[in-house]
Amino acid sequence: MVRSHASKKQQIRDAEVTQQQILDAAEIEFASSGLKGARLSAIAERAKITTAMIHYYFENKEGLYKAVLQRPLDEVQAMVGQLNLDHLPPEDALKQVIRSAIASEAANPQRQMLWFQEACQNKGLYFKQGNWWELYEHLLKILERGMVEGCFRPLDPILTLTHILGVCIFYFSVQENWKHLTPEIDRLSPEMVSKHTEAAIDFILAAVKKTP
Amino acid sequence: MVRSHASKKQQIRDAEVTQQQILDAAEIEFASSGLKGARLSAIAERAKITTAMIHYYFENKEGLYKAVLQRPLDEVQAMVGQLNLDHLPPEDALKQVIRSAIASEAANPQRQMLWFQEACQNKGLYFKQGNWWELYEHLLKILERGMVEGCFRPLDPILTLTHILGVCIFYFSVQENWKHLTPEIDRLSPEMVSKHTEAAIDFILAAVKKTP
DNA sequence: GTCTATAATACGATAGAC
DNA sequence: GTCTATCGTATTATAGAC
Repeated sequence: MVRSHASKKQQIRDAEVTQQQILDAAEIEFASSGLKGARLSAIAERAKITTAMIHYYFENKEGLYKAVLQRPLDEVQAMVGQLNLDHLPPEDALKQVIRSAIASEAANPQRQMLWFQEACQNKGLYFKQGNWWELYEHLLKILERGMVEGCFRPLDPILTLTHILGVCIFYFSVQENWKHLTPEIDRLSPEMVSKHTEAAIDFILAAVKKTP
Repeated sequence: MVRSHASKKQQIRDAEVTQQQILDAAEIEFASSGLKGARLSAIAERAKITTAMIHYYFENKEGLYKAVLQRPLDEVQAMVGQLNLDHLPPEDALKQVIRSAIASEAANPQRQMLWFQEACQNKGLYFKQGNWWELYEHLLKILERGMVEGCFRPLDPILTLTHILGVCIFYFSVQENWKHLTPEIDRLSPEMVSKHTEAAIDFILAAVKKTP
């Protein structure tokens, strides 16, 4: 990673660093405004470069958008791979999924907005192109395994997976609106996220566990 | 409601009808694209009027946006008022809330997107101005009453309300993305919505009911 | 690899005829 | 009450200097 000396006016030249700065800034802008609403000028300003650099690295707005969507998918897949969910009892695997999902949302609250924007504005066109199927199947299998082994009660796996992720993620979706209902609660503070995590585990496990 | 005769070129003149057409079209456009991403030209085209009419009735883009956000709030409040939730046992009241929330989302799938856009793009600025507190309190009271009466187990009411609505609504939020994972499932079809409703009631009640 | 300057278009908003 | 025509600015994208 070689970088030339900085001139008086120009930034330090480092293609990789510049690209990351652009991607970071773009993720925030696309998450809040979506593909149509995003402004390249806003991204450039945040990344401390010019709009010309965006076109140099990513050709155009849409190219940048696609690149932004790719990163979260890669990271989620890497994380799930490390969890070794298949070697845990279904109940423990489910708890891990809940913890990871919430921790991931808390660490990057803008990412779920990114996917919602992709859903609303773009009808999931680029979501479709990412390889989410593998992850989706992986999570379904935990539920199915739990039902077979008898620790979970009989449930529709697809609906139940939706409901479980709803419990974990909806909390973050509504935070920007609901914070005005209860200004004294900071839903993104570590304490509140921790309470949400424990309450979510409690709620979901009670919902799916077979009662003796 | 008087309407003059239609000229060759112009629309039938009826202020109320025109305003509703604009509001309907704007709701769809703002839901999918948010305040920044929405295009007045797209709204005008869908409403079959010109952008000049939008300015005539709503002054500017922001005025139209505020008017669009007001309508769902009014409707939700009217619906909840009719349910008479306070006179039902907590468990039945909760079931009614679940049914109504899901039915309402299913009837207007774009409305939750509207609030989501308000959250991410506008940081809930106009959400704040609507009177949502009353509804929020109303729902919290159902949970608190259920705990006092002993049919629900001890829970954090605020978190639990978030989790409950997450189960109901997340289903619709992800539909535009997840439909690409399971193209054979139409999540907005009456059959699937009905399955979702029953599964959600089952899931939530199991999560909150006190086990004897 | 980064910038400045600028072209080309898109968009919100207004004026004025009907 | 509705439209057409148009103004001013914002925005994407490109050309070319360094």
